[in-house]
Amino acid sequence: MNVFQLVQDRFRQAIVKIDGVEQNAPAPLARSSRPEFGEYQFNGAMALAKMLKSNPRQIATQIVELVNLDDVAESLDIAGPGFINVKLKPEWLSEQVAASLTSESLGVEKEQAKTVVVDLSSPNLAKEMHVGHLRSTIIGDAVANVIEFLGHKVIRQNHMGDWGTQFGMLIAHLQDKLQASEVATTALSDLEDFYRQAKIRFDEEEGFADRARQYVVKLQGGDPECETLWKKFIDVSIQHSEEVYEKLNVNLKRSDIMGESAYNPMLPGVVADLKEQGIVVEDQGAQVVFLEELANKDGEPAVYIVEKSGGGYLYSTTDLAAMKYRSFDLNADRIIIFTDARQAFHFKQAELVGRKGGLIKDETSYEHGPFGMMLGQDGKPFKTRTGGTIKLVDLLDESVERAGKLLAERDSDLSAEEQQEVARKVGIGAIKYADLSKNRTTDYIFNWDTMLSFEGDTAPYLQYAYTRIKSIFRKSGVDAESLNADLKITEAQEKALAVKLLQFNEAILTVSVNSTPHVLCSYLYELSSSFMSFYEACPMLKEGVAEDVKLSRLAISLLTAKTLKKGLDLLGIETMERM
RNA sequence: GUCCCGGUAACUCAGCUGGAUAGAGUGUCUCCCUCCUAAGGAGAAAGCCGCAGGUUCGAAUCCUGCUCGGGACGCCA
Repeated sequence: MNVFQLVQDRFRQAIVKIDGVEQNAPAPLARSSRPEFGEYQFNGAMALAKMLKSNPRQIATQIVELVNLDDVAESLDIAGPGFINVKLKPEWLSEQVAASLTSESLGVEKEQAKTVVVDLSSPNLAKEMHVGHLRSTIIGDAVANVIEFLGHKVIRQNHMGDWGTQFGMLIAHLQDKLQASEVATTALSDLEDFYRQAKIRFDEEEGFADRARQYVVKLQGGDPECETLWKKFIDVSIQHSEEVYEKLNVNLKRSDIMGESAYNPMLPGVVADLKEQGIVVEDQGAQVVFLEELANKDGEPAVYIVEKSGGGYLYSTTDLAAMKYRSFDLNADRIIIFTDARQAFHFKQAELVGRKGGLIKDETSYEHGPFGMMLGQDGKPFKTRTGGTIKLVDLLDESVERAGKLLAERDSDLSAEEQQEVARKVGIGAIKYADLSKNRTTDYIFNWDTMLSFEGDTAPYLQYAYTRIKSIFRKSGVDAESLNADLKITEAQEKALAVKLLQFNEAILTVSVNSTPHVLCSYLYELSSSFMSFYEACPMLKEGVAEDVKLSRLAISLLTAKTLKKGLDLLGIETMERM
């Protein structure tokens, strides 16, 4: 049930009945800022009054008379300059909560299915995944999950960096290692180290650089030996990534990989195509597109290079090929690409070129979901003490270890194995939540203490809120599966919780439309605090609580637990029964 | 130089298409353990929303200028 939409639709139907109001007049509805203003407020009376040259409060009165919310609202009050405050009916809320409880999707309405391509993670296979890949991976995963949950067909595309000149030196180095009878997996057990070694040889060893460059050419020419080496290399590197995905609890499979190399065969065609259309021209030996749309004040257009003067292709060419493949071959209605904010200009250009050159269908939307950097406590890019990049695996392992220590400080009746499992879920969840709960577009400051805290807006708090409800059920002896209660909402906190529960749909929708998981995070946090307040005010298992009241409240608690679990699940954060 | 993103409480951050007294969390202070695991709850103090103009019934939100920080801007991705 999308309450917001329902109420808005009712208001929309009402205002068009007023003389002089157009069919598509805006119907500005908002969630109320304060409880005394009800749950929703309609703010359209002021604008309409102005348009109709009338008195806002008079228009508001007219709207209240016209709007049909009898089944949903218990009162509609006009306040201030002409706000219409909507107070929802407890009986109606009860019905909706009950319906959500029996609904597979917890009351979230499916949308008309579209095909959505989500480009996420996309690590460079020459090196190991580092903290810079965290955001693309988990934000992309969360958004993909949410869109999928709404009933769309999501195609994940892991645009891995498996191509480029650096692979020349890497496979040359690998060849020597293998000849020294090393096995690929051991030689490549530490990719960072391997890369460093290869780079040193490239810079210092006589003849190695030439050999590396030769290998690049051979590789591009399809030389079988080089290709075998290259495949070996990326295979091991992909395995590294898969370990990270596994640890991260991210839904990415081998079949989601569509690396840069996969687009190689399409690149000449893309350029030739654009050239034929006269979009691409030669300039300083390179094949470029001039974009007048992005010209500066002196009229100098922006330049987008699709082929180097030497004749090689670039990431810009690959991105165009990917765009075409996704729009035409994968039939995407929507393409969302999660990369860091520095590439915003590049994708803006890419879209312009693609649209001009017909590399994307008009009806396919092309969205770049930029995100900021992870910063250290000092506000500078997050690095090791010595200034090196932090491996993602190390970061995750450290988090689990820290979580384990914090958990060990508390009393627990869990076994050692269970505790370890909890530590894993808490540690990983904390890192993910700390990231996902922040606005995607800005940089954020990484802090172990605040993200692993069991207090405040953190994953551990949400996970704990979930286990609390599970614990209540264990204590109650009521079986959640067979719970069939008559819902009755009486207390203010009960009503607030019910409303919050029904707003799950709104939160999910916002995440889907704007690709902003933090909206779901704050929703879940608000839901948890709503539940805590409800729990304080509305006893269930206390002596003297009537059976029907107890069951009704347990039912609301059950939906809370289910919603929390589902929400966290969509964010890629695991829950547990006890902690 | 041009363009993009940001500047909100001591700290970390929300604030959706302009709406009522700008909200959370942390930290500080006060109170509450005979329903779950106090890993909790209730409350208080805390803000020239970077600055200055403008638009209007109404601006943190829109427009302009400035300022500070980050980033991008032809053969890296």
